[in-house]
Amino acid sequence: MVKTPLATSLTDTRRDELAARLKAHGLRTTLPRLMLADLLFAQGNRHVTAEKLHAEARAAGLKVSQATIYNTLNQFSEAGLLREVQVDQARSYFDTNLDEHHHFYVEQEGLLIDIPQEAIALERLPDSPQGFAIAGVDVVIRLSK
Amino acid sequence: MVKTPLATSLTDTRRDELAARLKAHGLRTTLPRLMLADLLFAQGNRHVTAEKLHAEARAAGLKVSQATIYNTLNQFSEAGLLREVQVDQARSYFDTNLDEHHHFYVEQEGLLIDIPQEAIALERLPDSPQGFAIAGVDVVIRLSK
DNA sequence: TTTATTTTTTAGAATAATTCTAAAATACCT
DNA sequence: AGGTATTTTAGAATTATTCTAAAAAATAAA
Repeated sequence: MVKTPLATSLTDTRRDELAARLKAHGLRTTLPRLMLADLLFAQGNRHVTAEKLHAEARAAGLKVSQATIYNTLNQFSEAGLLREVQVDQARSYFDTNLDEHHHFYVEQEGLLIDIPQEAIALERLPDSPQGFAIAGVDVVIRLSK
Repeated sequence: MVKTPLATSLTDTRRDELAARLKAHGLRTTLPRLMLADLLFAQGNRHVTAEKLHAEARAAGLKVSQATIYNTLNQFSEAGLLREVQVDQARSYFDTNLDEHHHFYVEQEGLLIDIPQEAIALERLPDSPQGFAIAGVDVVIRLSK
């Protein structure tokens, strides 16, 4: 009987690349992480919810549990491979674009679109309250039809 | 036996003011709505979560159910008496400040602070994608200690 | 005013996203 | 290969919020 591991859908170089990337961020190489990393990072910058990633994984033939999807998204975020975007209090979005940038958000469609940092000129910011430092500046431009 | 309705804690003028405000926004005058409106609008601009408002209401002696807190916050928002602010995907915040403005947010403390619109110079905005109109521009400056 | 009609409020169940638990599987180190 | 630490998993638990359908209150009609 021939063993056909799922990871076969990744070329050796691709697998090595991703494994190195995981290792560089302090994460062990596991099959679920490799496959999810491939889904997340293969297609340029993207935005996913846990639900969407889970559906993609299953569609790709990876039998991964919901808990693993959440664990992985959170670990990748903590490790700096992903960034969580706060645009909707009902759903978490994860962004593969790690550059400082902003977003268009179409609530009705759950659609997020990157805006490069330099496309918005934030000429003047207010002073932070005493004792606090700026951790980030997020601009969300909400769109409707 | 003397009847001591809770609404007694509101002066007649105050009650009339709030009732007029509710009516002007198409909302019936009910005791829960009057009392919650008083809590929300008595103290200048503020930011509340459902949980915080519920605690305040109970502390003020108003026995109001959780469902009514949620109903009221949502109705007030739809009616344009409140505005929902999206800073945390785990919790909904409601803002009594209806002017266009921005926010500081201290995640660790669940603290929201208004930034007047003119304190941030948004000199240049990107074009919206074809077929979409800008519904709002929200700037959130995330703070940490 | 009484009565009828509509809207609100309520307690508790239902829902939905996410996290937790503890056991089985896997990865890594020697 | 063998032993230990980390991951994955199914399913239960948690949390914020919404729903349900019945009782209460508000307005309208008589």
